[in-house]
Amino acid sequence: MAEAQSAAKSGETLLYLTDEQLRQGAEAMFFAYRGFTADPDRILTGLSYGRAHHRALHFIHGAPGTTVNNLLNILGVTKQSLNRVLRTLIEDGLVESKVGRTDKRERHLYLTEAGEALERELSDAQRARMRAAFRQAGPEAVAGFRRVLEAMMDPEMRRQFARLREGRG
Amino acid sequence: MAEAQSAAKSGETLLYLTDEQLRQGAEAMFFAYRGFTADPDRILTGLSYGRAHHRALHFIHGAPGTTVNNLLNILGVTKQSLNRVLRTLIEDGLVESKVGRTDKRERHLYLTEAGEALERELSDAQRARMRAAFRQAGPEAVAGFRRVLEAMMDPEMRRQFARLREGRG
DNA sequence: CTTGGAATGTCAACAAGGCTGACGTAAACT
DNA sequence: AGTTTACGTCAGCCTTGTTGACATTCCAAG
Repeated sequence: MAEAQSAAKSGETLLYLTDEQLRQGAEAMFFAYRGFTADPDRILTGLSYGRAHHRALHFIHGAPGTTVNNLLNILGVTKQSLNRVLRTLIEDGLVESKVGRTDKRERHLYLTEAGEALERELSDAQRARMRAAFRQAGPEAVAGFRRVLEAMMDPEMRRQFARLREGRG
Repeated sequence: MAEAQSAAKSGETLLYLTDEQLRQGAEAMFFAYRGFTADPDRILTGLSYGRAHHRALHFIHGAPGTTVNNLLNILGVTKQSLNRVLRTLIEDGLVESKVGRTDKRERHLYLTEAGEALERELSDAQRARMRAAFRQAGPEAVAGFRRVLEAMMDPEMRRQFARLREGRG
């Protein structure tokens, strides 16, 4: 049985993908994701924070003034789940929540100085590893990496991703 | 603007990586991993199983007869955590645990017929998405994807990964 | 041969962080 | 005025990670 073949974009790009190749891809994804989160996780343990806090800080940093609802869509969790995390961050003075001017139902979220500091610490740790990996693999590999990751997202998430990318140039 | 330039593999590999590029890489990783696990997760909800069960089934399938300790090293969790998952799988007749012949302390793990069936179902779902992503991105992108992921792993995990790959050809 | 430690695996209890459901409040919309 | 939207919160559940205590088995030193 011819398992996987396609003519891709141009011409006859036949692409045979064995189950074994796909298994290896899946395992690579698993191990790499562990590495990807390992450094910030290490920093967070002992601060009574977890990966969920990192994610919130990351996306608030990237889109200051975003609303709770917006963050919910990006993170793909329930508001109860997000709220627990957000509450502790606000209590600890890392995140500020401002009532919306035009729509007073909305809360706009911003990082405080302390929040920015922690976000930077976490992201720096994560970026150091990514930078090393990108350098080691080379620019063409990085382009391929990005292409595959985008193709692997849910379409909805791909739109979110594109929107975030545009929003920051 | 030439953001990332290099002389590729040989020679002067100059590679400028802005923080913004690295942020995008991190976000791509986050969204893609969600997509990567979405399909098997959907199957598992309602079966009182979770992602941890999938991982156990996956690696037992790939290395039949492996010991609990071995699995521990691959999965990177505590033995207590793994044991809970393993116990339910054994109770439900998906995994068989045989006392070691030479060393009776060890338990060798095998998938039963039912275990193989569920593993196949989960992996098929995951592979379908990966296959689509790989096809869409093209073979060169896939090669780059693999290179970056390997570079992103902890060295210890990279060794594990290589060992698994060899073990299956 | 015995004994003490190391290795392997099991049981119990707890915490983080997902989830659903229900409810309340304030603001906006129609 | 009534409905919908955005947000917060309480209560309770599940999965899956953690540490601590314990049983069994093996092995090596005395």
